[in-house]
Amino acid sequence: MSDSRQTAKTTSSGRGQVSGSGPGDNGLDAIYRSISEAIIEHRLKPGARLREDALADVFGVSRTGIRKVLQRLALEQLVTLTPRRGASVTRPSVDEARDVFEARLLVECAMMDAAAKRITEEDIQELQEMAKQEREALRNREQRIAIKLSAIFHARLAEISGNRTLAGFVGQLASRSSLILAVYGNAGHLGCESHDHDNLIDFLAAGDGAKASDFMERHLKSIEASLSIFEEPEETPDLWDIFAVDA
Amino acid sequence: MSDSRQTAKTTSSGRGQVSGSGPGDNGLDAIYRSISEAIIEHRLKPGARLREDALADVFGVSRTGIRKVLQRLALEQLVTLTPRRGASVTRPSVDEARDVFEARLLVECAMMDAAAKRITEEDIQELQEMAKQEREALRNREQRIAIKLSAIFHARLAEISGNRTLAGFVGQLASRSSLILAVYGNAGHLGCESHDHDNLIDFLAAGDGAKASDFMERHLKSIEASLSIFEEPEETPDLWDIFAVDA
DNA sequence: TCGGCCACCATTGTATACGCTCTTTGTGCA
DNA sequence: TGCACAAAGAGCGTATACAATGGTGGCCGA
Repeated sequence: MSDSRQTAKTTSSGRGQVSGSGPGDNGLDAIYRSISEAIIEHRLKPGARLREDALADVFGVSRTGIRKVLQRLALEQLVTLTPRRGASVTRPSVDEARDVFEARLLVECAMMDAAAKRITEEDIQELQEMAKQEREALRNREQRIAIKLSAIFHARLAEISGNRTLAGFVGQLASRSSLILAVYGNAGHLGCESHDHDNLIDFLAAGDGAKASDFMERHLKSIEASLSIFEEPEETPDLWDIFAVDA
Repeated sequence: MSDSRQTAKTTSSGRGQVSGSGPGDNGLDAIYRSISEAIIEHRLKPGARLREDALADVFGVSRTGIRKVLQRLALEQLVTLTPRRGASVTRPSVDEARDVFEARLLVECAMMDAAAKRITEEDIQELQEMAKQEREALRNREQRIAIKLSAIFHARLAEISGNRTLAGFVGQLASRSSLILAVYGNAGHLGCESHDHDNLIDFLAAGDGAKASDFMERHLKSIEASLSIFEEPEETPDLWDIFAVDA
């Protein structure tokens, strides 16, 4: 209605550009990454509603494409699709949070052995570069960037092990972990300590999968332990949130 | 496939074919399950093309709904969506097959411990009933049904462990395994031996997670070993299939 | 004043129409 | 006879239009 023309061509705010009629779902993929990144970086917080019209307007496409992206995000559990209510950023439940970290503990630790065997010099350098960026982001108080980089780091680590199926699964778990951090994390205490990732790289570079696995276990457990996972009263949650938020 | 055309569009604008007012994706979910089941049962074989128009006609909905279902199936790796070529049942690659079984080995074995602790009397009876049905299907030479039941069995087993995230993952892996069986399996040698599942239930009923895990490991490895995993020439597969088809 | 009811509106669900790309087939030339 | 190019056809990608449903706000009655 209000979209006179597709003004998303040269928007200054958004960086993911959709060049009008992109062949295939190329343009849609950019939108997907854009929204996904926004969720992982906590620019879109759990519970935030995602109206199709608004997104269509922002990205300069019709609702059809937005629906496609939203469904993909819903299948990855990043957004929740309520039948006649629309889409919103998923607010992970306590059980969900526990399940995700349990799954990460199981899968990521077990993958360290293969990763230690298959890791190459290039991989090591790439991971070190990522860890460095993450440290810098932390130093600059850019927690959003740091969280995103941490998720990418874990996903990349999983890729090195050589199993694409498991790597994709870990990637999803890492993304969901970011949501869990947004809900149950304490401000000022980020999930991953940057030194942890550096240590992890060292163990892998030394080819010691067992130590890497042990360290990964402690790493993930420390993240989970830093969370405040408890059921909130849920009676009048919105009111409490409203008065407690604004941080 | 022989009994196609069950309800061929009673009316062009008919709205009663999806059991009345299907709000949300209720009707779509039925379509999803229908196609998914057909793939898992090998009624739709790997490589089979899934034209949107045809499916829309068969299920009495428009292409919009079919596209939604197809995308979900694509994200679960059951169908492959080629940009301008449409959808087809995924033909798992050799690497994919190895990855899937490696993932199953890792996850399913590790879940046995929790399953042994949490399993209830009702679960045991349900699993036994499923194993029984599977045996009967095998006895009746209904391999399609047996394969489907086997996949459901493994997925149900994963659910018992209490981790929904992992259970969902195992469910996907089991479905993909059915595809792998269709491509690399030897005729006459089904994936899961029915007695294996019975033994598994016994171990779990006895609360012995370690033995169950060991047995699951052997079980999965024997399935994988029974496959003929090697690259096929892939020159003119369709023609060969057509002439090799029963009728 | 509070609770229930009704109407309007906002938003999603579904269908249809149109354009584009890829495939296939037929024909001409080397 | 084999290959290359072109035209026709089929099928998918996207946008738009219509319909249905749930929420919101106001109104009326107790």
